[in-house]
Amino acid sequence: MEPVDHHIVSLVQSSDGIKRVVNEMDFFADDRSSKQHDKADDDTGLNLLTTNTASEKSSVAGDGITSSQNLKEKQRVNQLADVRAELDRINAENQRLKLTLNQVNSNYYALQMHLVSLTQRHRNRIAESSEANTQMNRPIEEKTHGEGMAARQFMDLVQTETKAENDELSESSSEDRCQELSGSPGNSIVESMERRQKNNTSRNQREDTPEGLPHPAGWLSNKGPKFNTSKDNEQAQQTMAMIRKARVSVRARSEASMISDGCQWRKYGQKMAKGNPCPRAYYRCTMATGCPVRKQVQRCAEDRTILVTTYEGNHNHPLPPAAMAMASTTSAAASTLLSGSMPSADHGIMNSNIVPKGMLPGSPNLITLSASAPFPTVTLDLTHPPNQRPLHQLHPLSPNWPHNTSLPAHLLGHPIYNQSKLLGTYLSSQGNNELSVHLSQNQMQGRPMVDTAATAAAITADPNFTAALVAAITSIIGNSHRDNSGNNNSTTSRNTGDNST
DNA sequence: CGGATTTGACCCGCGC
DNA sequence: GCGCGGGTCAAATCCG
Repeated sequence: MEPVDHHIVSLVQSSDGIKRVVNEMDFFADDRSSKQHDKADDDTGLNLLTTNTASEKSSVAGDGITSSQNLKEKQRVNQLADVRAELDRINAENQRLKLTLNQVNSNYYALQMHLVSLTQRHRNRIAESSEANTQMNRPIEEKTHGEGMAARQFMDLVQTETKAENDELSESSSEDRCQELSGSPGNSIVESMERRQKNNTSRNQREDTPEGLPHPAGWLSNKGPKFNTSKDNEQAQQTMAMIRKARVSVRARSEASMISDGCQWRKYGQKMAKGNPCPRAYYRCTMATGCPVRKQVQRCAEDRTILVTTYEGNHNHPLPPAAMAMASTTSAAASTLLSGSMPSADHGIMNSNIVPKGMLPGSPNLITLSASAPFPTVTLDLTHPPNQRPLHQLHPLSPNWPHNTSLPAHLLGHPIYNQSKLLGTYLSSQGNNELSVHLSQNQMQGRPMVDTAATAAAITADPNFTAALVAAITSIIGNSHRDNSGNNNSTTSRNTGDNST
């Protein structure tokens, strides 16, 4: 009954004088209006009644043009208030749905990454068992190639490590396993080796004593091949350095000084890098004491809106859900470089650019091979919106698609696993250390990247990403293998590395 | 006051 | 051997 009473009062007031009615209409003009707005919002019955009795008002209070106009304006204001209230409600609901969606996406991709990691480990185990058989027949020929032997040793180390973790029998890796299972899928190989390496090299490197040198043979003695010569040790040290230095670089557009990836970072340095007026910042993960993960953040010299974040190392602690997707993506890429992907001939030692930048038709920057990168690096470029990406030009069905028949169709359907395998294939065949792949980015078009974790996970699950990766890698393999005795085994990762000379 | 950031110094690898 | 550049350390400083 209160709305009705209020409405009657309003009518009486409207007939009393203009001023009173104007005050009621002036909802948003000043501070006073807010209270009245609240009153109108709180009392929705009033609005409904007002609307319903509009004709009544015009007939009952139709003793003047002014009051009639006032009533109409009041009616419009009420409707406006209704619309605004509805808009607010919808916006709030929209935000809530967005949050829910992000959360679901994050959880979904984290689970997907974990599944991919487990699948890859399963494959590694299978490959390792077959590798063990072939390895029995191989040592003599490998001794004829020093560099190849080092790479072979590296592969053996990786696989041995993988086996140890998979079998869950190694005492020394129990901690690694635990940590991996608790939060860092896909990291096991790099993580465990890196921590062992770090124990030997973190501070001793500066002391420059024989004891300070890493001792790969020491912890390898029980698992991997023996390093009997100083040359072997040196090669093993180089290999270990590469393991430690494997990197994943993410290029993303962001106005912020650092993209949010779910982890906590502490800045420990900043340097002016040559060739870039923007300083490079060095961060270290502080989510756990002793976490070896570091990252470098630097703006692109050509485009200051692009933020280049380079991750190095693997977390030794459980990750929050927000960080899981990003960490899984980057570590999957990093482990791709190292698990079954190391080239045998030059195993990452940079030589000439086999495939120069921009070699792919219609995709000038799809593939970047850098001879300057001192460490194995995978660069994920998240800066290209879908309408600018060269992806469609390399779609498997397009005329530019290289080696159509060499790639099974199912390879395009699996997001990470195949990316990893194909990356491994490519790197094995090329011996190049840096591969830059421009990814599709449906989700992030037209806005700065803030939630990189979710985005990275999303794009890696994007079939277009897979297609781009497959296209790029297959193209490279196809081009290089024309000069490489036609041994094009592009869908198997480890054997390709063995085949190179 | 404790943690984070800044910044100059130092170390190390690499090329000449 | 020397210089250069990248990476890291650690004291000083800032900030909540």
